Amino acid sequence: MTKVRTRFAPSPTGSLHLGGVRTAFYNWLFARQNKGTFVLRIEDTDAERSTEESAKGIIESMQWLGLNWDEGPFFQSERLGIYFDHLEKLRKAGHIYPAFDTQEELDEMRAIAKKEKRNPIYDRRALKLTEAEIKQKMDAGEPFVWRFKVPDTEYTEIPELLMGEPDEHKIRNSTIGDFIITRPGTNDNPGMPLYNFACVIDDALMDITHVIRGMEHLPNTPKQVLMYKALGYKVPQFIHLPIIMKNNKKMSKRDKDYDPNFPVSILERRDLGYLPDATLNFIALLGWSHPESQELLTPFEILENFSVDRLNKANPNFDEQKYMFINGWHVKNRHDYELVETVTPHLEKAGYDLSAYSKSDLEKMMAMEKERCHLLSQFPEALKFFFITPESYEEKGIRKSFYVPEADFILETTVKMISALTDEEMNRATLDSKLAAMVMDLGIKYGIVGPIIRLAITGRTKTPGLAEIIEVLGKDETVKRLENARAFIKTLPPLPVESEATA
RNA sequence: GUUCCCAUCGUCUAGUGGCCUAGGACAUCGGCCUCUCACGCCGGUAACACGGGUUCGACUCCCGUUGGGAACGCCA
Repeated sequence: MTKVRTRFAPSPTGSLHLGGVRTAFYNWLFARQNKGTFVLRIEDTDAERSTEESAKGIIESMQWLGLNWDEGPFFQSERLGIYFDHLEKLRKAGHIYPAFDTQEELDEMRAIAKKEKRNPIYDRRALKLTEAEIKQKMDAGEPFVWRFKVPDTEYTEIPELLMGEPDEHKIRNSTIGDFIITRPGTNDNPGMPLYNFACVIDDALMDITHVIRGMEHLPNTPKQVLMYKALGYKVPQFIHLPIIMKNNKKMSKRDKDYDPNFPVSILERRDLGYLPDATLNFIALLGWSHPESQELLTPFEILENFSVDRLNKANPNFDEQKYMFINGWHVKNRHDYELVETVTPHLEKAGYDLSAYSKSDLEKMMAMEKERCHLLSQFPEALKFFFITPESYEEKGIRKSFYVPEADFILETTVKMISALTDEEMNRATLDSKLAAMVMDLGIKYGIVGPIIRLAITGRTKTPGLAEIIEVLGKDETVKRLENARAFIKTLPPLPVESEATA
């Protein structure tokens, strides 16, 4: 049994998007699981659209996701000699022929085909050219492309593992048409190889055993199989994955209702605070399911359980809410110290000064908020009150808590209690019991006291627990804020009558 | 239009002829927990596209209809 070899072969014409991540991940999984080899190849034969920046972005994305490759990255632009050698081989064997048709002529042919409700396949007019005619045109420097002569055998069989009939997929050759394998060029200045050509040569030469890619490539596959055969190479197994949709449409950044809050670019997702493990977890579930129906998985658990026969054939829809939920789960299950590292850039980006807090303080903040934040980018807002002393208070909270007649007295009592604490007592557990005892003494319900203190020290009505906050905030800052709030309450105008009326 | 692919709750899915009165997850709606929020826990609503076969028996197999998707590039 030959060793499994898979590859991910993106074109560097933009950022790696979520659909590409799925393809890359499945290839990676399949290789890793079979103790095989995973190859990264950059398909940059389209000089017009390919950019170095995109290639870098793709590599960065793969690294960020942890999808490590064993060979590559190979760049097709550096392998042109190989393709031209193969072109020569095909030419000598009579598998290809030059075509001098202009773009306009081809457009016209397609228009006619459409009008006649036919599949627009090439009519082989260039095949009628005599040797002499061809030579004359070539010598004159007329640009031409190379077309592959599709054999007249009735069917081409695709070894497809997922789609269609089990293990077999037949396409009628009459529906294929002689496809172009190079861009236009002349004898002196040959045209660049095209996808269906370069891809086959590379997959063959790189000994790829399983080609796992999106369904949109299924119609290319018979052409490629024909190419393998013409070249005398072994045809690999194909696995065509269903296309990831969004609102039942192909997910794309060219989409009309594309929402920048939900980017398709994986690097943009990263900047928004999505975690690589969560991304892989969510993406894996788009078309694959765990044998025991578990859904919250680490990459390792996915690897342990992945199998091609649990792949789904129908196009899945990309569900942002589930992605967010899964991300939240992964955030929640990260160690606080890891979170400090990944969240710190987000806090700095928000302009916060972290110097007032120790590493352990920051870890405590993570512990406080990680069950609330589904995205890393939500931490700055959630943690804002630790870095910025509140200058105003939530309107709703003021009405509900600061207008309580005992509010000032409660805050005063709290100030006294906190001030009397030793440094050793400034910990969560002690603060908890001290607060409870104070509430008991006050004889007022915690449900009233708590919100008043909360609002005073954070300016908000919804936060983590009071003891945790005070512990991290420290004695001085807490007291300062409590006094601020007392001063604020004194400036409060009498409760407007209308608020009663509107209630 | 042509060729190809697909079809279970709103969404992702389990299901490979009897275990299905169709299971789980997200979302949603109730409730519990609680100093708030969140987390967590408990519970509810919600699906086999339709029509024919095959079979003792069909969500599962076959055919058709309908619906959805992809490709039809001198892009990949």
